[in-house]
Amino acid sequence: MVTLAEVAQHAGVSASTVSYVLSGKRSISTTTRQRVEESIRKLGYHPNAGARALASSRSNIIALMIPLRTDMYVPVMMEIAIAVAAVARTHGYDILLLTDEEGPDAVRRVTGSGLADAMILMDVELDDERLPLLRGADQPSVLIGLPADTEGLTCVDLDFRATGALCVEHLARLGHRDVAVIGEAAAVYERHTGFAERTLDGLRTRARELELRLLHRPCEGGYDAMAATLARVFDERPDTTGFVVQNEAAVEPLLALLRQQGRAVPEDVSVVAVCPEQVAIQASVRLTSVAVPAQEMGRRAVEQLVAKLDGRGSDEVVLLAPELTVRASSGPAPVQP
Amino acid sequence: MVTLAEVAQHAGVSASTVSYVLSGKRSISTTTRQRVEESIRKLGYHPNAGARALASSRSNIIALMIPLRTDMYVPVMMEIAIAVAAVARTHGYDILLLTDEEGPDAVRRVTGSGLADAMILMDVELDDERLPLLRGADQPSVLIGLPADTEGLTCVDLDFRATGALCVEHLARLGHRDVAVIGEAAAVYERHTGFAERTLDGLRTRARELELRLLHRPCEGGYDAMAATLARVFDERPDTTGFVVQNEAAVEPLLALLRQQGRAVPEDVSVVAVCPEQVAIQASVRLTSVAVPAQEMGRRAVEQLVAKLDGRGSDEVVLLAPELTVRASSGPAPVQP
DNA sequence: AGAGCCTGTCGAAGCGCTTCGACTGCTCTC
DNA sequence: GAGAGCAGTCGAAGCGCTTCGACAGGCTCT
Repeated sequence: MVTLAEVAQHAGVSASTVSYVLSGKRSISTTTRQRVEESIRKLGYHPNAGARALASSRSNIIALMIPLRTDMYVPVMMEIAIAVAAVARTHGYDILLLTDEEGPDAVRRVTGSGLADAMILMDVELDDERLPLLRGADQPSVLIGLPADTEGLTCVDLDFRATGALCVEHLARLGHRDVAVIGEAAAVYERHTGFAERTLDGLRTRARELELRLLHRPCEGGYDAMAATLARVFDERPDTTGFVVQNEAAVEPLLALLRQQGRAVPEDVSVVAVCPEQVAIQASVRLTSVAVPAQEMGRRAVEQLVAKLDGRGSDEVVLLAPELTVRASSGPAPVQP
Repeated sequence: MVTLAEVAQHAGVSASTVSYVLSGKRSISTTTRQRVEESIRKLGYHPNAGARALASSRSNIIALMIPLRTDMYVPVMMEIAIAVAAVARTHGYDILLLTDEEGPDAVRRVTGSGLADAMILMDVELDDERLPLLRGADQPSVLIGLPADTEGLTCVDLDFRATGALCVEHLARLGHRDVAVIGEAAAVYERHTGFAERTLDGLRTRARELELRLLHRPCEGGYDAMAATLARVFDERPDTTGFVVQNEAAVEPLLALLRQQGRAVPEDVSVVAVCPEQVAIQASVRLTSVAVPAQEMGRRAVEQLVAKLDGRGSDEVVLLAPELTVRASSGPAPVQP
């Protein structure tokens, strides 16, 4: 291992000078800087992370806490995580991957040990038990997701309420009067994960305003569950012509079942999905959808955090505006007989 | 921040004693140990990670390098990553998440800076440019995936050659003579990602031995691509009754298209998939499949690495034996007219 | 022309921990 | 009953870096 001292000796300067070249915290003459940089390159010097962290009480690491559960909206999580890692690097930070297995203890451990300078939490529940710790911590943090009480917290999320409203508006404009919402699995609502409830709220509020009838059904993924759910929907509301789906695992089954039942999309029935772009595009019918902007969410989360670490920025809730892309799965409602 | 010294003072012992209580590297009397542990708890002490790393030249961090590309086999990657993180914690390690965006530089940076004690690399290509660095490094590493030359490396992977063979054997036993292989996107083969080629090799070798006709077609995911591929397959080999699919994004399109063409699964055509369990179970027909044991791979990778870090263990290639689960998508070949 | 100010550099003091050697009382052993 | 051996504890020396204060030399003022 090459050390600072060796670089200094090689360049004929003192250790502190090398340090200042590296950090830029004091002005250094061009000739000295070049000589030092040359030595660094020649010797293949990399500053020791531990020593740096100890001396500066900055680890340049951001902890990212992702849900252990691998059953749900996995691609979104993955996309966020990768975006976070990539963007963090451009700001000079590395990412420490934490699962929520340890629960709140992980927060204590990481803040307590100075392992990371800050945290990003994903999959935040409305009344998450980690929140009090974050509020009390001296380290900045950002949530991806929106808890019930955002006081003293910084959050980044898609505006799911607006997302719901947007879906309803689209279907209403096309003339649909009876709309069914195929939601996430019941477990997701029970955990009080904010996004599912907020979408529903947006859907309901706007439906009321536009005088649409709305029927909400949670749904596990897969064919069997979807078949059962669909049967109940048409049983209860035979005139349903519009669907809003917020459940990646239900999208394809829904399309297949509709087809199988002789209901053409979009001639007889319109489908609007809330899902990542890729799912919407790769489906058997190109789906009209509101995209979940995973990368954007990851990016914004990191940027908020870096701003805080730099002493800029403040607690703030960033809600990304949803965008609805019209594709092949939605069209004018059929004229009712 | 509470420090070791404060704990020592609170417990009425020297700092080194506290350190030894923590590390267990020297024997400590029960009464002293208890007093120290009590103080630690009361003060809420967490050892400073940086200081620890500096003094011991051990960070207790394992770097995990995952592919940036989010277009491919994402759930598998995610599952591995999460398993790695969880298992690493049980051994006292945290995970540093690296994307392959930095390429080989990331390896240099991490080894050079002592940020991590070891690395796990995913998505290894047959002739990966990071390999020479790993061979030369003084840090242990484990690959998930199998490069062409495994000399001096530790690798963990599913035995994809055996996987291919297993699929062919299953179809042969059922009496199928003409089998089509729907592979990953052409780009995957071009990158020379080992697993795709090895599966193909296993398929071909065993097919030759069992005198099956095999037709391999790479396929992008999605419906349009699958439709084109399928048309070409039946055009070229009208008697095809067996399919092996190694491409998550092609599974559902294939099933839908077969159905649409009036070919019943498994009565007319059998389908065997190589994919994660969940995909096989959630598909519109429950798929006979060889599971990609993502969690197991992650677990084994960490265990190999920890063994090396502890001075146990050696370079070794761990190939997990594939298991084929018969479900509803495969059955006896129809009698040829 | 001297006070006052930058600019560029250095030395030294830690940051909080691990670990080595040394020391103190013991208990064994022959 | 003297020597060996061991369990239990301590002090001090770093680990490699950042950062503070100091200072030399050159500049701009009045």
